[in-house]
Amino acid sequence: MKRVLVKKAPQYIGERVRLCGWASKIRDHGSLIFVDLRDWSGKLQVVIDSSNVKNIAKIGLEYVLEIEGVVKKRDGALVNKNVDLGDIEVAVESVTVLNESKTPPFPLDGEGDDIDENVRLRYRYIDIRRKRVRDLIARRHDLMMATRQWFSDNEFTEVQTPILTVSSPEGARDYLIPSRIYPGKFYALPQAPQQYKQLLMVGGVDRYFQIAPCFRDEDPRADRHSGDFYQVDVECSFLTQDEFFDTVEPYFGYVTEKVAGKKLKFKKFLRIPYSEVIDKYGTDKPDLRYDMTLVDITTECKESGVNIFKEVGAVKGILVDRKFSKNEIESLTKEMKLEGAKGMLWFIIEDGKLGGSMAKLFDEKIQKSILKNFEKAGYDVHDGQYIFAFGDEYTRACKLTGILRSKMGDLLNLKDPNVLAFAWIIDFPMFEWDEKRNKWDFGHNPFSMPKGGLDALMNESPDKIFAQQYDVACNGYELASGSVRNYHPKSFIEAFKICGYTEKETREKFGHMISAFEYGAPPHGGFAIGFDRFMMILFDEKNIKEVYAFPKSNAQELMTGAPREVSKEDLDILHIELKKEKKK
RNA sequence: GGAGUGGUAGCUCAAUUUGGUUAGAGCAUCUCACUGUCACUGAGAAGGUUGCGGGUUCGAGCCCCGUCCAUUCCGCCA
Repeated sequence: MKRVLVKKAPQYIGERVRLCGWASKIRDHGSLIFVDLRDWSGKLQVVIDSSNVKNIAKIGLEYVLEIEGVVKKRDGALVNKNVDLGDIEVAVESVTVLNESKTPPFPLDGEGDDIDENVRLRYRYIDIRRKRVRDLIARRHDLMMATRQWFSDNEFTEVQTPILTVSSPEGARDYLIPSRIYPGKFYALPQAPQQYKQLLMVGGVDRYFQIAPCFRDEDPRADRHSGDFYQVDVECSFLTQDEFFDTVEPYFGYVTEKVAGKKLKFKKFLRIPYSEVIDKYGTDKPDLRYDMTLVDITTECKESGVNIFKEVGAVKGILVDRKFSKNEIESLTKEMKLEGAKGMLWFIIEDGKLGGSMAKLFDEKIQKSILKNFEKAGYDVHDGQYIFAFGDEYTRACKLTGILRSKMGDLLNLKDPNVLAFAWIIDFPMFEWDEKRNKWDFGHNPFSMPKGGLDALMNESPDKIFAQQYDVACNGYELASGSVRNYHPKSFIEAFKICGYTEKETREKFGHMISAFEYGAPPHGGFAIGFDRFMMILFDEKNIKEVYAFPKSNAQELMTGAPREVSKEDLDILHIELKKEKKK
């Protein structure tokens, strides 16, 4: 008899079927046993009636079962409206235990959030049976399919680039792979296919994409997987920055609706310059699902004559439409001090004036001016609201207020999980002054074309030069990052010169890039989308590990135990001798 | 590398103002009963080196010091 998935059982009402899966719940009534049989497609109750089934073997939790029986509609009170397939069941005729199972180390019926993550990961093969994990694996497949479909439909060609490649001098720490054939030499795993995709452009591949594995030996974050992760890597020739935006923007809406069934806040992405996004949101990856923009009250604070504001570069505040107790304000202040704030200025609006501990130090005219600033920024100002503000060096004041803005977004439930708010962040500074090393450094991406090209590099002061570089910000995350590339040998070398590299040094590091550019490189640019991060946003997961089938915990894979020691014989083949480390 | 938080039964947690007798509970497990449950129910049982090491004390899960591990953040992430 052909095996059917439980999801398909409704098509076989009145017929005999064979179902295979795991016993996810057992309700034993002695001579009548109910088993919720789970397979990849879902769960279905099967009923083992001892008067119909002979030789019932012991059935334990997570035992692997093969059952044959008749699919039946349930009547009246027997219907369970709370579960999928609760209106049918299978009257079992025979049941075979294909395999037994030890008692699982944790329950599989919840979301798993309350279980120690490391226990889940050590037994990931069991955890995958959890509905949430199964669903994410299936949705990840959907996102991959939809991504390939969209890019393919839009004339992009997927090209696979090498995994064993060379160490790149800039950027993250590399994973190195020793060469057996060439003693003392090492491959590196790619941090991104950046250089290869640019060389593909030189090779005439007009539009490239790849769902590419990337490897970086850096410490993890909640939205940054340690070790390996995936990018949708994209590059196009002969497009300006704006043309590139118009070309790829529809992809995001397509998969957001098709794969997650969610909505876009902006049909056309906002385009916000870096300086503006810092000023208004205090971060270069703002959550634009809600407004609550930062308001400048520097002048007012300075005019108040309060000592602590005399030396600050800026005071930035937000207005929050909610009541706060003294305790809440105190604990918020504590939290913000942990983020590096010196303190938190707060006011309550009462009778059109400001109240709060410091309010008496601000005279009426200044208070009015502060409220006016908030009104001008688009706030609907009224009594009972609170203002929170931070004074510090300008960027720092913005960033601190931005952190509070994000906390308030959570507190006031302003982050609608069914909406995605995309924006291009543009006009990043090309260079940043490195205080420690007392020299200019690349602000972000050394391969970006500066606005104004070679001319700007030769004649402008480095701090005045903007890069043709952009991010996609979405719901508080940096979802993608890219640039129009610096494809002229001369301007490429000149950009590195500003950061203190001689032409000789630059040619040593990027010889293959520069010589490729000397053979007719087309103008090109692109970006890379954080595939796993996109999964997080689409399915409202707070930790990136959830969206991998086999995630790493702090660069360790807890099931297999990778990374592990290897035998001396293996090391000998690779011409490697280990240094003796003191610790561990 | 730095800071915050945490580590008690297989899992999730508790352990009382300031340290006090045998470290408790729910779920899971095991045994028995049960023909309509779907968080089945009822009766019973088993389950612990309180991360590890040291110290203070008559007495430590609790206080102190060290250490390990995890996690979040900073650094880092072209």
